[in-house]
Amino acid sequence: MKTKTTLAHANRAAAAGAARATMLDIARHLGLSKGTVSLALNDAPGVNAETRRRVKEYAQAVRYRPNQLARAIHTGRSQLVAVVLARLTDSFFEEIVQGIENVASRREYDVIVASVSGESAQERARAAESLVDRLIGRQIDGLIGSELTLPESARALLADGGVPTLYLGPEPLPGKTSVTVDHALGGRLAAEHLWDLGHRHVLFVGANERYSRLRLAGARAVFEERGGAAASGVDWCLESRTLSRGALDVEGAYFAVASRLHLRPRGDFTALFCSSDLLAVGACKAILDAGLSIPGDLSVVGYDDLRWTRLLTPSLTSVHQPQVSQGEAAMEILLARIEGGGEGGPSALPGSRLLEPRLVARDSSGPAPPARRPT
Amino acid sequence: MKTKTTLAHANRAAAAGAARATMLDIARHLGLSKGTVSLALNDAPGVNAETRRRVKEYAQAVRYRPNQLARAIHTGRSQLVAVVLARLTDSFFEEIVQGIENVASRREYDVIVASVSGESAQERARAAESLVDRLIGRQIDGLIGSELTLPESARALLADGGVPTLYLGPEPLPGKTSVTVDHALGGRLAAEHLWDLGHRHVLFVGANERYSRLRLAGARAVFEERGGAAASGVDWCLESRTLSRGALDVEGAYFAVASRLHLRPRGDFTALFCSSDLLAVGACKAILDAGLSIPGDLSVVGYDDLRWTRLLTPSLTSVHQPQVSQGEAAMEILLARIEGGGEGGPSALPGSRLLEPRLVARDSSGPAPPARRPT
DNA sequence: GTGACCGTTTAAACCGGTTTGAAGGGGGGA
DNA sequence: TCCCCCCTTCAAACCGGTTTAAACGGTCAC
Repeated sequence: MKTKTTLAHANRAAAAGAARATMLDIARHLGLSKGTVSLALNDAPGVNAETRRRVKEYAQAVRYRPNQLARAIHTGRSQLVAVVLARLTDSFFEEIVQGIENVASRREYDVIVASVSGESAQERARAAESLVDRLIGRQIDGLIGSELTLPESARALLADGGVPTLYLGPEPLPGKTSVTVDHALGGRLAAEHLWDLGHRHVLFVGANERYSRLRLAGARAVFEERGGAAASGVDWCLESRTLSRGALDVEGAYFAVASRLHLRPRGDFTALFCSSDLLAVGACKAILDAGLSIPGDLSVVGYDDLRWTRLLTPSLTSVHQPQVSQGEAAMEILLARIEGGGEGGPSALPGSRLLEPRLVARDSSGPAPPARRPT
Repeated sequence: MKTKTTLAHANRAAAAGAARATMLDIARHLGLSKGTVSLALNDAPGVNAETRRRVKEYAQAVRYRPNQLARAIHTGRSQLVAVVLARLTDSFFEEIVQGIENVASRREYDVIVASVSGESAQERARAAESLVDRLIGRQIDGLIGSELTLPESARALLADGGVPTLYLGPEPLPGKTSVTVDHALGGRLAAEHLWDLGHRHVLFVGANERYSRLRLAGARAVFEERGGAAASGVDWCLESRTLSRGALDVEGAYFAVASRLHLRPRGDFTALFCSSDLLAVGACKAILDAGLSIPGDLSVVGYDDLRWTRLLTPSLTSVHQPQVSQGEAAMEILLARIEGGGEGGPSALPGSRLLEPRLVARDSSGPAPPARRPT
């Protein structure tokens, strides 16, 4: 223990050539007191202009940098926020992080990223708890997390640790400030696009989870409004058990759609609305392998608008989620909560934001083929 | 100023229900001194077992969490490392970060991510400097950055700040510990793969920058070794001015390859080796648009093996870079440097690591077509 | 009975800042 | 000349930990 820290000190000093200058060093060199130096450097009133100049000049000369840790311990604010997600490599989480970082750096905050992994749910829960413990110990000023990643226990820790927290999830949480993408609207946009192209029967490809249910509901609503109560033209296709996570989505969709295409009669849908671009990729492969053409025989609309799906052949029509904006909005709200009082109760809290997705039409969707007899 | 911090304190206290318990609180409640509590909680010797038990029990009861800031200010170690990259959303940087995070969390370190952006190089340099200043002020224990992102000025700041730093770049830095992927080997692997398929003339698609030059050199070496000095079968195609960054890579490659294909005679290459998957995507589009088939007429090999390129049609043969491993290795080395003495000079430093890429053969590469006359 | 020694606990210094109440010095007004 | 006030600076307390020298109470040996 003792030797360890001693060594560490020695290392740093050795590496730096000399120990980093502190306020006391400056004060001694100029024949001032620590307090005066602090006042001078922080542009606090009540310091002689000439003194201030000398202090700043010397500070500059010795490359003085205030120790944020020491400052933070006093003010109680670390200017650190944490972002906790399931896996960092989840395609669009990186964009959210980028958005958060954009805003944070502008305001001189730094961003800690952490992920929670583990085989079982229980394992992940314990990992999340110990992570949150560590972050609270670091005195983070706030946290942005995905609703699904942080189990109830970890959220409780955050709450009683008094850490302002913002959760990203499928839907706004009642009574809490949140930043959400309007997934029902996303479903509507996809459905309207397909309806306008003449499609009257659409196969929905998605797992039975919250995001997909919202998108499906939005799509169904459009068809009901326009087609009357008679025919709701959107079918449910995949069940959650069919799908697992990540790259497997592609395979899950492939097999689900392939088997559906081989049904006789296969149904009269002329388009597919997939709840993610990965699912759409699998679906497209299945369609092409079945000897059908896109969008000649079947149109496909994806969801997420991942950066690379425009590069597929055919390029994928998709519902774009403004992920960078989501990150930026989340950080802005979090900062408002951290800095902006808020002691006046919920009324003082900044409003939630519901972001609008938009449809990006590309080559995978086209006019519905002329009516054909079910095969 | 005054009212601000006062408010902040009030907020936090209000949000938390009560202020967070400190060592002093525990000490007072148990009729002990602060020092004893510290000793007890840290399992330091010289504390009565019963006392220790009582302290720990009460600490548990009030959810005591040591303030890492206060601890760090004394030990001089923050258990924080920073990762500084150009843009977070750069496809494989996320994997590097994931690797870093994997190792860090295991060792109870946290990771700050930051990016440097700006229009002009000068702007980016200033951004990088102020970022590094802030990070040094935070007493980060180490930093991992990309060579290209941090300008010389920022690196100098880090060096004289005594922050152990590891740079990721195209080649090992002489005299410094580094973690690098062997890009020349990557080029070799691609070239060997194509050679073995019967290709004798390959068009290299890449900008004139360090990574590409290494890959090209590796590829050329293979053809020279196998074909003799007579014919070096790898052509250089794109100049750096042709290409800009990011998604534009795709277009740049598209136009460069398209114009090359329209040349008469167009040359007798039967395969393309692209210095990135994005370039490969553009190249493929150009080839298909020219009415040629892949790999029937031309084979294409990419580089990076981005997660989604296997989903393209045809799925892309590519050189895989072990990015997660690179991140893990970088963090391990950095930790060794931070914790493991090292005062004994360079001999004590952990060794550099050169990671091996591997070729992933997919559908975009196939046997060379029978010899044809130049058109 | 006294001194040495042990295990345990305390008080205080320290880390590097911020903040504040008080003190010192100079100038102006009465 | 004296007093008051303002401007400037200082010394000290504080934040929440770690670390150490010293104190304390008790046991044991001589």
